[in-house]
Amino acid sequence: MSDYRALAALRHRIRLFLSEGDAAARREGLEPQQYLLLLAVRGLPEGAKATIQVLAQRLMLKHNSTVELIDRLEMHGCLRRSQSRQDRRCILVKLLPRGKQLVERVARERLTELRGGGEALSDALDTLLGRKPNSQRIRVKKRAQLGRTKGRRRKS
Amino acid sequence: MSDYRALAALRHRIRLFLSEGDAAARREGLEPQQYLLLLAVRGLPEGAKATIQVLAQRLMLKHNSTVELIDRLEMHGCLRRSQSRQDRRCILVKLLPRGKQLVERVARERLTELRGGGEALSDALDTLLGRKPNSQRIRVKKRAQLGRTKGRRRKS
DNA sequence: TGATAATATATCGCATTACGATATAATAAT
DNA sequence: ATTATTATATCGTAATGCGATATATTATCA
Repeated sequence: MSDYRALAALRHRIRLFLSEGDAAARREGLEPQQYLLLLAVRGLPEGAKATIQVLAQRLMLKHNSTVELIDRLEMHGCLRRSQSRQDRRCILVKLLPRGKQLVERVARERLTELRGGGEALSDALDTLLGRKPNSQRIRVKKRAQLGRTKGRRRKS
Repeated sequence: MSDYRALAALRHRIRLFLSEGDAAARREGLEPQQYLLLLAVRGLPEGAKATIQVLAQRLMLKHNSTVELIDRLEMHGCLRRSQSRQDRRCILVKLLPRGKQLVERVARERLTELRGGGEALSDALDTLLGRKPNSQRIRVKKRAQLGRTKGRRRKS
């Protein structure tokens, strides 16, 4: 089958996955990118400082785009800037209660949705990469159907 | 570990993956979204008509955003509109040589890059989903963990 | 030390992107 | 024929993202 078709299908999956996240953010009144920036702050790796340039790198943005994103979030009362004392060039971004609440609300919503879209996306990727056509949840080969060792498909 | 951190790490991977694609498109003189629309046309599923609304659905966009995207691509000589004869409401989008060449060039570039970023992304997804951390292929054992979904980075 | 380079953030202008609201034309349904 | 639905288009507005440029702070080195 056409590589173009496979690439297009993968992009479709990715968009599907991302637009679910966008929708979740908007439902809580956050613009998609603003949610991502808040999430980047909230979920920063252990020990990392939330400077603008660290955030720019996490979001794969130019620093000035990040500055502007933070401008908007600050205006909306989601976070505040403060100057680092170790290096007075650096700005440290800190979530305000409002921002923290919003990002946590969206993230929680997102985590529950994740299973369906995430699995489909991962499979699409693996297919395109020529890995296991469907990276099965477990290696089933042997004792295939013994109850459900791990079949958590859906909560309900 | 914090779910927020895992979600943020996944987003970082996705952005990394996507921004490689954006960069490839720009290298050929295409805006990222314009590349995606061309790709959607080029890689449409068998038998599907390239109408605006089909494309909107593939790109997960509102129809009017798609109209505008196509406006720009038409201005740049990448494609042309034509009216369907079966249903004169529908617009059929057709790639012009220029558009076809551009999308194929980017896609080709992209396919070769895909392996590294794609695998890391797929693994990050699987990790977050609690699937196999690394969906093993034929040979297992080797690298148990190849995405550094955690672990230290950056020198502060 | 002073001059220069590198780093971190900010600002400006501009194009792209995306949306909601609304309009128009063609087809479908009643 | 009237009405509803579908497919595009247009308008106004906001968010996003970039390059170019500016400024302040820290680092380097001559």
